[in-house]
Amino acid sequence: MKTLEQDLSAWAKERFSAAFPDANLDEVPLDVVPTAEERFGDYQCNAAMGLARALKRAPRQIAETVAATQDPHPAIAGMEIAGPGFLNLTLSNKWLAGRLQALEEDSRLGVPAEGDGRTVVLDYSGPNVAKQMHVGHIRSTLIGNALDRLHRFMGFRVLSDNHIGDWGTQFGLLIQGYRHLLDDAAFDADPVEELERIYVESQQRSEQDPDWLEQARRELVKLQKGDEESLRIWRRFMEASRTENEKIYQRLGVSFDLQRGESFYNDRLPALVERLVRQGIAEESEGALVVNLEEEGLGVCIVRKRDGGFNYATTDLATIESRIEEFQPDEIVYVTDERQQLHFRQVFAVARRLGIRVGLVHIWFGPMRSAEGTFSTRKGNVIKLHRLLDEAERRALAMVQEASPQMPADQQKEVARALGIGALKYADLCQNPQSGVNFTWQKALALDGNSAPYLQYAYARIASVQDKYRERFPDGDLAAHPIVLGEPAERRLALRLLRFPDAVSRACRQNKPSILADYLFDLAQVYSSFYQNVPFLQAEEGCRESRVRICGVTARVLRQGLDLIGIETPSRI
RNA sequence: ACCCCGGUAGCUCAGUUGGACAGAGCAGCGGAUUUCUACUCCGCCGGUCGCAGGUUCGAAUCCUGCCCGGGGUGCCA
Repeated sequence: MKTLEQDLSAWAKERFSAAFPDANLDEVPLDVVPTAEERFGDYQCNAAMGLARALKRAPRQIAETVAATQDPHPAIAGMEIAGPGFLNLTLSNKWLAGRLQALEEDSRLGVPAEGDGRTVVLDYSGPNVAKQMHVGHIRSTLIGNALDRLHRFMGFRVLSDNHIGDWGTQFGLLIQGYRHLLDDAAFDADPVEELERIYVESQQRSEQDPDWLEQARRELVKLQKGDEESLRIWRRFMEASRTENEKIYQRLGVSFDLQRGESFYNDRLPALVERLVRQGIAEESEGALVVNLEEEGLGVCIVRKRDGGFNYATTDLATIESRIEEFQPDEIVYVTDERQQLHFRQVFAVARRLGIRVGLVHIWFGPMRSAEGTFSTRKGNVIKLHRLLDEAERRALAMVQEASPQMPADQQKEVARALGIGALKYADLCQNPQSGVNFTWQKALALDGNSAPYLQYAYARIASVQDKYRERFPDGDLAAHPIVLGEPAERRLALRLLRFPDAVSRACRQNKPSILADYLFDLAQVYSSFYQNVPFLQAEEGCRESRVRICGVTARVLRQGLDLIGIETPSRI
């Protein structure tokens, strides 16, 4: 099923081609888009202005040629040329109502399955072992998970992979610290908290005490050589972290198909580097093995360090190869912060030289900052993720208790969980991923205005309307009455609902959950206005059923849309 | 020094890839409820789109230069 924009755009393109058969129209955008303002109609096509030069004709004249067409699209009730050559389209109420009913009948709410079974590996979240998840991890996790949900819904075969940082130089310091600084009781009580403490202390000590540093190096070498005792300790770290992270993921409603750490690819590294050398891709420089990417303006990419160790570029290349062998993806998508842009550009460039043809995409997002600047463990201003979630739920609970004092306590808690976590997620996802986030508690946990609870509230009101309808009109038969669009607010709402497929499709194509969030907020606003100003349960039979049906479609769109960005919709608030 | 982002209302941000007089939320001010959940709705106030040029029918959007902020730039990830 085509989206409404696609449908109208295809029509426009066909009309322009028919009117100007000799012109090359491939270069010019002929899209039909929603109008900037209601008074210009419902949809508009701006192609005439763009074509004026190529066709050497006045834009208004070009627009007229199309407007005068004898076979208008069945949706179009009126066409008008405005300004320099805008072609403004007004759609027929009857057609809109029919289309809305088609959306209502469709389990996918009109969203095309553009993924068409293609496979995408989605790499996101990726916390480090032995460190607690903090605000710095939230963006990759939330944006990644939203893209995960969007792609699945769009018909892609998605393999989400949590590429955990479970290998690297920090383990020397950690094991050294574990052997000498561990407080057993503290470790039993909260293993990751204790590991984090050990790590910080061990690192501080290594900066002042060369012997300590040297011992840590030896611990790292032992681990890398596969020493059983070292591996045993390492596995304890892994398990503790995994248990701790799992709690967070569960609270966030995030799950992965795979959770493979960097260590999973260790065995592949020597052979990969050997191949890079043999194929003349990598060369020796200052004792290390590097791939020179100066030509592409990407500097050099180190694939083996002077000490013989491998680094993350190597691991990422091996990971790509492994994923290709196992899953034959069409695309591999990484969701990380902006600081890794150069890294991924280098890795992708080296992959190309290795003959890897799979689509490689780095979706990066801006940094999370606090009022004092960046969050960092050194400054001691990091906000632990579990604390952030607790706080979100706590604030939401206060709100629910005030608004619904009659609600049973356990339900209040459950609703508060959905609202609090939803608010937190939405605060992040409603923003363009690429802009940075200045973290404030107030913004992260906002419960009014452009926030998840506003959308959830709109949903809950509809659920209530539907209950009341069944209660008051037990014999009412919604299907027996067609959707009719009369009131302006009603028509406006219908137009918004019909944009849902375009919003989902665009959000997925552009890897921007914010596009969908933005759409949903707009929809909720239009609905709230409708709700406030148009009576429905008090309306006459027929009109009443039509409006309750429109409410029903709105509820489904809100629910589906919010689900696609990982936000729950309780039916009572 | 070079590279990548960003700079839009008092604050936080959109702006469908070049379209109509620049849009939301919050904050501020003023209204609306014997009614389907007021966590709502309606209205008002508020902008030299960092600055200066350029491209064209048309620029917040593209190009050049400059200013400010963030990030990155060979052995951390």
